[in-house]
Amino acid sequence: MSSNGSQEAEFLAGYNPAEFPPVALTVDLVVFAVANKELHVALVERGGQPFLGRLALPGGFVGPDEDALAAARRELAEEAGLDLSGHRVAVEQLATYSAPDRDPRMRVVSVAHLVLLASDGASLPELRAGTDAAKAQWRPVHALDTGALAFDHAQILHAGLERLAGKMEYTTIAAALVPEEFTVSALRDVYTAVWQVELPAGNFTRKMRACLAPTGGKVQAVGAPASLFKVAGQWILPPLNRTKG
Amino acid sequence: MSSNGSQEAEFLAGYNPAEFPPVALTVDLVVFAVANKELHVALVERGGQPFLGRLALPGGFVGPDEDALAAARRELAEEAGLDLSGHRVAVEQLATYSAPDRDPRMRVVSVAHLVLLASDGASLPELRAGTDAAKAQWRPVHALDTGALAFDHAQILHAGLERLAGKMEYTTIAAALVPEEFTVSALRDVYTAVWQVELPAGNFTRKMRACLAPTGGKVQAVGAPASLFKVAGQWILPPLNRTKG
DNA sequence: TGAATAGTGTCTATTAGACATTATCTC
DNA sequence: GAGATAATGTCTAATAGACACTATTCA
Repeated sequence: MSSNGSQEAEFLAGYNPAEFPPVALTVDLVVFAVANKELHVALVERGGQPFLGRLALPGGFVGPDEDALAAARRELAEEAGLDLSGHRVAVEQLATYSAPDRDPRMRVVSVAHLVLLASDGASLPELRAGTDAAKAQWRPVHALDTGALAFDHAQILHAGLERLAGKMEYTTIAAALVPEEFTVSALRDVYTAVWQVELPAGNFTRKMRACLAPTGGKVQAVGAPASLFKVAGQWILPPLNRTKG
Repeated sequence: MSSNGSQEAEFLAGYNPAEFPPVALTVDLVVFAVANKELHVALVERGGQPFLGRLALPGGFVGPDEDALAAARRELAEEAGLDLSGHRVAVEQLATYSAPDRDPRMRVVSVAHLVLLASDGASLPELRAGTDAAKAQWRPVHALDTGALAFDHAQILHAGLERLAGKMEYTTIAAALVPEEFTVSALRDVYTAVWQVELPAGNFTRKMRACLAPTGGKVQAVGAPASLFKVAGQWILPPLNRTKG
């Protein structure tokens, strides 16, 4: 029923801002890192209503000249206070949350992102105080009371965890949580942290070898020296099995 | 550095609509159905600038009282003219496209959805003329010149196809493209249509049986009578392989 | 009768999973 | 030396993939 005799484009011909009001667009970040075989997520404490004092995912508004991915990277520095130049960072879009009442004050549609930070497995990336007031803090994911999170962030966190755990079955995404050069056991620790399962070391090494390339380097700890590897392929074929050992 | 002494919430304390202008929120639909072992996508012809006369994905604005999924279902009826009550429909969120210049006229952020319509394999669901001017039409996906699509819809279509093809490896999502009760060969035709590969019938049947349940019914065509099945499980374990036969 | 299809059976190469073994290092 | 770890080797049960075979139907 569009009567578009003007040069007004068809796509916007039926656009009535009163009928379809614009929305505030934000990003929410599910930032993961591994330390001590435990998966941690970066959270900020809310300084105002609603959900005063509750923990929330870091996030912020999308600017007029950036897409959601760029906003996620910017907020990673501003909200979580992360030195992007000093860390290996992997960001991918997770899902968009658009329930009309997800923020009680106004309509806010949020594009959630999954952020993976590389760490040495012993310490977590430092979250410096950024430009925003609330400093981010690391919390162990599997010990977290997700019901206490603000807004629909428990749902978003769950989606992020499930995305990570699922993709670890058939891709080398776990390598985004360790340095560029890593030992097989460091990679296995990531699986242990995310899946909450101890994988047999021997079989894990044999299976992973297909998508890893040795760098020639060695690392000394207790026990035999471990070889360093880089990622050589994106896919784990056939996939690992999360449910079995 | 927020000085929030008022009851103004922290989350919106830094919200400056001039700095972070609201965006128009839309949904774009990648609607798939299978007929004659070919995968088809529903497209609409644009009636105005820009991209006048070019094909585009159906879509529309998200209303103030609905989330993106609800908007997708509504637009499915309005824009594609689909009788939702008369078809099995599966809708899932695909990804959000937010490049600032993806629409040359104004900022439009679109939450793309993947829509799967069940069909008998011979005919496509009828796309009646809906409330919108342009009637949707079916186009075979693999013969389509995606470069001719409007906006970033080629990218969205590609993402939809890849999502579908990928999930068909490890889930029974292909069953969303056939009636509730179906033969194994009808399901295999879906795989042929999407993956563009002929799967060996015998092995396919044996493998699929694990996640299907016979309904007791039989169907007669040429050849031996085929049993009817329903989906009994969400997962294909271990996954099918898209690259090999 | 012949062609087409459904469903099952068979065989083999592969490999996941379990477990053992050897080598190398720290304490 | 004791303990821990890395990396490889071994064995078996399971199965993917290839293919044959039988039964059942339509033309």
